[in-house]
Amino acid sequence: MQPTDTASGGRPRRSDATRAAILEAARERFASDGYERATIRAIARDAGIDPSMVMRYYGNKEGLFAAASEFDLRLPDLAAVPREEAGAVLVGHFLERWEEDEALNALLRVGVTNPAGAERMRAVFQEQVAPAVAAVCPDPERAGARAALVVSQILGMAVSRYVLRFPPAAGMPRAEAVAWLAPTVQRYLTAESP
Amino acid sequence: MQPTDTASGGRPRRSDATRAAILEAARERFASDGYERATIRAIARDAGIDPSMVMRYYGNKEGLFAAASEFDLRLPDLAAVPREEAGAVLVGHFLERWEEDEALNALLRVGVTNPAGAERMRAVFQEQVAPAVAAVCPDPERAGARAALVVSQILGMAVSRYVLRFPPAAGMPRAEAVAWLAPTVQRYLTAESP
DNA sequence: AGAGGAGGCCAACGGGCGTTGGCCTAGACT
DNA sequence: AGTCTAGGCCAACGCCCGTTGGCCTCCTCT
Repeated sequence: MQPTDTASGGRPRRSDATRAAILEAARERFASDGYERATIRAIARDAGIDPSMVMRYYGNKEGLFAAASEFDLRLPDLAAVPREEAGAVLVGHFLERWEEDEALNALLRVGVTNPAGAERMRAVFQEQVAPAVAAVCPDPERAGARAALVVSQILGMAVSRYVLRFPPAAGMPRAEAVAWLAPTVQRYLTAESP
Repeated sequence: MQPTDTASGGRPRRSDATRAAILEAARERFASDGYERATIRAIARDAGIDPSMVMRYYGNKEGLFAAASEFDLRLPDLAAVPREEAGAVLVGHFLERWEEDEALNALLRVGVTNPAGAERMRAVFQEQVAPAVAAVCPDPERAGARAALVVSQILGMAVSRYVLRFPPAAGMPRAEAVAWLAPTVQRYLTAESP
């Protein structure tokens, strides 16, 4: 039996470079093409290896996607920043993260088309975003709704800017986007009522 | 040569019912599956006809999508409503529209995955949303940016609610969503600066 | 009543896909 | 130095896709 999991603790394998190359190529393809059009054959070609290697290391296409879309938003601890800056910090962090990590775009593209992708996005929302938001919102029982509102604004900007590329959104300097979105997110985080 | 265009002025053809059935099935499939996974074979099966009929009437898959995603947002004339209610009216209209017309979901799903879909969304943005926004915004030269901001919030809520189905967003009563989003959109429409 | 064309189905093609299994090779361990 | 196994490639299978061309049938117009 071949070990296929991602070496937690084991000593380095000779194939680690190949595994990494596959993962990198997969992230790029999933990000730019979405799940269905990103073919294993193309990913293997990008990584310079045979398609069957992908199967050997990641089982099947779904397993490859699961591995490629595993990532950490690295959300800041909002309780540690001045309360009135939480919105700006959060928006700035998200946009920066989106521009540096194409896995985010991959997840977004796949989440919209593929049930498994959507499920993973829901998991990220629940495990990473909701807790981060709960740390600053005044009413814990409404933290979920607040997190959803925050995500709706940030996700919408990401879609407009990085996926659909509406000219005014894609061309807007990041600082300007942050300046417009920050008060919105701030309100969703902390306002007593709409 | 067969006429394939959509009967502008010509008298009704015997095949109009079939054409309509194809279009309806296509909208449903594109909306729920996205471009790649919505197969012509499945659409034809839904419509109760042979796949080759789809080709005859719409040329190819891309032509079918173009026909299926042709639609009108029917945006209200924002100049006709009290200035301070423009945000609420716009948000309410969009969410209502989204729930009644699956073509919107189809366009969104396809736009995220498929270049042609993205191009069509940009066209809808430019031809329908931007002018509607320009009617109320104070500075015509920044109307494009304002429209992009408005769309980012509305699109984000649509994605969260109808596509990814984040529980707090999907379960939120429409009135509550409108109440939270309206001030945001109002600000994007009319505020002098962030 | 006859002709012609529109509406429809069937069968097939070529291609790309995910996936499998067998075989070779070279590095690591004893 | 010899063995063994992990790493890699090649070829193929079966499936489903978009698309095509031929053929039949029934409505409609003269």
